[in-house]
Amino acid sequence: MSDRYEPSQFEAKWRQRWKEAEIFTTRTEEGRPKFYGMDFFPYPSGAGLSVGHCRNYVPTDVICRMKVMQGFNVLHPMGFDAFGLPAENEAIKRKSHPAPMIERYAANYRRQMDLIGVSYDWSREFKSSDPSYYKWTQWIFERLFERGLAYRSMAAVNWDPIDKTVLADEEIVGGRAERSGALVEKKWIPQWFFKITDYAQRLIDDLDELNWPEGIKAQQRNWIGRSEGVQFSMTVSIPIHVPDVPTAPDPHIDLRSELEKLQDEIRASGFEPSAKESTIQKVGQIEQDLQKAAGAASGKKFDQAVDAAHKAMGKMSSNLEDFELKSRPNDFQFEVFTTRIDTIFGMTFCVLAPEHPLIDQIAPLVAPEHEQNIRAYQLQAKLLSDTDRQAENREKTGVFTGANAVNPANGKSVPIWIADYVLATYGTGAIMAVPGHDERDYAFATKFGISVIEVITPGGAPTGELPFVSKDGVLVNSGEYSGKGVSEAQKELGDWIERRGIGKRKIQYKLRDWLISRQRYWGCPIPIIHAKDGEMQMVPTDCLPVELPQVENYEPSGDGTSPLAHIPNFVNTTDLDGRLGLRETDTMGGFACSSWYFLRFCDPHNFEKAWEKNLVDYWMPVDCYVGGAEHAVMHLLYARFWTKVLYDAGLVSVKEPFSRLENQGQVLGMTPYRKPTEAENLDVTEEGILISYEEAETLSAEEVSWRWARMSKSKGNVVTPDEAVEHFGADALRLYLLFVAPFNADVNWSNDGMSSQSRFLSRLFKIVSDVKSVYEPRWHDFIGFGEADDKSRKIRRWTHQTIKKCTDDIDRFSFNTYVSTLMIFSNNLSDMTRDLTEPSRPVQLALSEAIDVLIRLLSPGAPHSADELWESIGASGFVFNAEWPVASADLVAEDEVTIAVQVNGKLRDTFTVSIGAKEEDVKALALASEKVQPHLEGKTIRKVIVIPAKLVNIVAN
RNA sequence: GCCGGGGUGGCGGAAUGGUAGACGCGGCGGUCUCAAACACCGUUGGGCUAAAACUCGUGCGGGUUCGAGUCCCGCCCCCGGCACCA
Repeated sequence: MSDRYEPSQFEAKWRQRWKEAEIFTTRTEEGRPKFYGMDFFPYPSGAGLSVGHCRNYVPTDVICRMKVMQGFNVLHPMGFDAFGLPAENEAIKRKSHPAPMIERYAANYRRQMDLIGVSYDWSREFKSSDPSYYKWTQWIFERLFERGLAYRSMAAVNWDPIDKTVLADEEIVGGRAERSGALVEKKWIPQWFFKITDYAQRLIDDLDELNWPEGIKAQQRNWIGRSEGVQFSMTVSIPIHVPDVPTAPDPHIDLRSELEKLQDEIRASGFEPSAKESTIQKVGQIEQDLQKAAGAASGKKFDQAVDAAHKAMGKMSSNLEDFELKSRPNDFQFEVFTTRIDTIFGMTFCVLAPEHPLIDQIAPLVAPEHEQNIRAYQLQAKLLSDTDRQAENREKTGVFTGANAVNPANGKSVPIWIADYVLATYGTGAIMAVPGHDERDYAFATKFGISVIEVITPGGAPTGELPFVSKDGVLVNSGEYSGKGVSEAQKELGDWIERRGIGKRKIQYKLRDWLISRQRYWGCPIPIIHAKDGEMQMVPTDCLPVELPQVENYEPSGDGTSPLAHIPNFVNTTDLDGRLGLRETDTMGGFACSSWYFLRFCDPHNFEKAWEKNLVDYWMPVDCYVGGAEHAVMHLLYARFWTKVLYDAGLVSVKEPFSRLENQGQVLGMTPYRKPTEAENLDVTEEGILISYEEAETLSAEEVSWRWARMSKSKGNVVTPDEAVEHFGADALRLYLLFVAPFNADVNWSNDGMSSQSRFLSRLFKIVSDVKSVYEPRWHDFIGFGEADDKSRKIRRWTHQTIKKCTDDIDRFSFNTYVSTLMIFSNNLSDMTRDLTEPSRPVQLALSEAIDVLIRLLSPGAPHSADELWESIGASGFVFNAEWPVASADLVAEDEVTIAVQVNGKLRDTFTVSIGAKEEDVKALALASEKVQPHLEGKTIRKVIVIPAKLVNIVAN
């Protein structure tokens, strides 16, 4: 064996031996605990793996390898997420069929995974596109269908015009399709949904018990978006149209306010037909009053005012007549949802989403100019894309409907507006607007001159200063609720609304049902037959899978139907009763396939059923699930949902699939950009124009700006494991990936880092080679029995401290400190072994133990080197099958400790004492310290704090 | 704006409330070499120093504590996610 790390000499050899000995095959032995460690199901892309992928796979491999050595039954599987858009698009681009293409890509992935020595049990591999797998995806679909959790319905859905299919809400980011980048259009077509909303509450509640990154849990909570509030109904009133009336110059008679008073009275009458008579009388009375006033006053201007008022009155009266003939406004109601029922007295208007169904009912009844405004606004809203509508800081728009609604809390009438800042898809699509205490309503009210009422103040007295920002405090201007605190008022108003039967408390979620159907070929067919009478029938289990037909052309049609719809042999079938029927032609989105693969790994070759329950019960949940953070609200939410459904159906015994989740950081590659020339100024990102490494070479340093960007084929900045292994070796790559940064931190990749790992490994080879001549293979039989000496004690302490630290570090995913602990150990050992001549027997034994342990601890991180070293010291088999060392608490403990001496918390001296030193002695030594004395001069010692085996702090002033 | 995670040398980063900067990269000095590369050895937070001593130092301002990178309060900045969700 060489005394240097020369990967080309042995790494391939060991990989071959591992394969031949099938050491990675999952073992289940009685009486052992289990450990299920898994990486996210990758989609095999033509680009192959980058070192970024390896940053996911290597750490999982390290923890799984350690668990095996610790005596766990370990399940560490790998498979491929082969169905779905990316594969199909790639196949279309390459003018090939996705099935053989995916085969090739997956084989290449596997080759690369093997190249870096990951210990997957390949005997359990499958692809989600294997009929033997998707048969059971269909079977699970049917279990959802049976339970009413898979349904087909018309909906305005996200249509991706590039990929020519609909997509789930989770796949849309900022109005664009996450994958294709296309601006999403709304399309009104029948689609399949999974009723994930039924599980919204449980999906929130059960997050608490999961050992997941806080950020992911928060993203899921936020996506599900639970809010508690009150939903209540509002009654519509369509008031008499009042034209503008000039204000009279006589302060005693304000025409405008008289008219408004009249309106209020009309409203208060509740529009009862019987009130019409008295209302008309009142109008007459006001007319008389006005005439009197006119008589008393003089001047032409006032006469004009009265004339105008008369005209207004006339119009009012005639409108009143119309009104009774045209409508029965009591029939019109709409529901609003609010989380702030305590602000109900601050409601000064209501807003309906432009798509709200009530609008079509009231539009014909309001004054003609309002109806026109409504129609124009609705049209505008329809034409506006989602992105434009949701553009940042967009100015509020809206129109008054001409109709009013009655605030149930105080009977006051408020105008109903329509505005697109209210979303039709959330809550009831209508709100009570409280501009006093809601920013959006405030912006709207200010723009359209709607009044603002302050109903909450921090102190109890209105501040009068707009805008009112208080969210918490005491109610004012709120009738009998004035003076109450916010939470008290919320409770009482909620009770009051429920008592009156106007509405009830409600929990509202942002989450919407999971849109699962896709109008694409390369996916799992939905196993449903549409019978002639419209009935939807499940394909019986023994007829599953409904296989994808082999076809030449599978391009998406783009007309909203699946390519399968154009294949008569597929579409035409018979239903359960033997009558002609039509197959469902949509396929399931890829996320359905990846929502249960972790169950299949427990029993991957079962042809009778999806899984044997006791096998799933044994392995589940996944103890450690590792992958990127980008799946926070997609795969990770869907998989949790399916698991819960299967739990409810009694098919699995866990409510949650992944008890621990870890997200690896991204690996960023150096990416060259250049400044655009003047002609190119349009359509350039702020980084500049992406260029190739070759082009960068031809340009001067000033012309190129290098940036760190996620490795991707399109950016040309990918570093592959193949090149890294070729130049530095698989173990150097593995250790570098572990060491370079904390596991979840992003990394700026540089190949230089691997050479330092190569040096480290060479140092280990050197140490082992130096110690080999004195290595005692039976150290275990002798160590601890004879006399120890200082040197041997020191070595054994290092050894056992290293065992403890490495074990803890791997368990808590602190792989960078795991590697650095091995480095410290090896630095210490090489200092010790540099001039190794005739060691004492205790030192010989201690060094033998140290070398043995070092190799075992190294093995998860650098398995090839570990086996090579293992063999060189005459051990047999593989380190993988050896036991993980256990630290002895006695040996870990120091026999001497350094005591820090502080004066008023500042370090002044250190000294060493034996571990058992008495507190008084330590204290005396500290006080006697020469370095401490000057700092105590002229001061009185107030207190001396002694922390055993740590420090002494002298408090003096 | 809201939610989550962060802010420590030239850089990546260590540090159960107890000696800040482990380990590594880079730098500097040296050994080897005709020389360079490799490798190895030593050194390396700033200030002041010949050196020691001293002093400053974990984004900023307060606080708790004998003692704070770590805990509490108020800010600033960076990264990620969501975003007119009533």
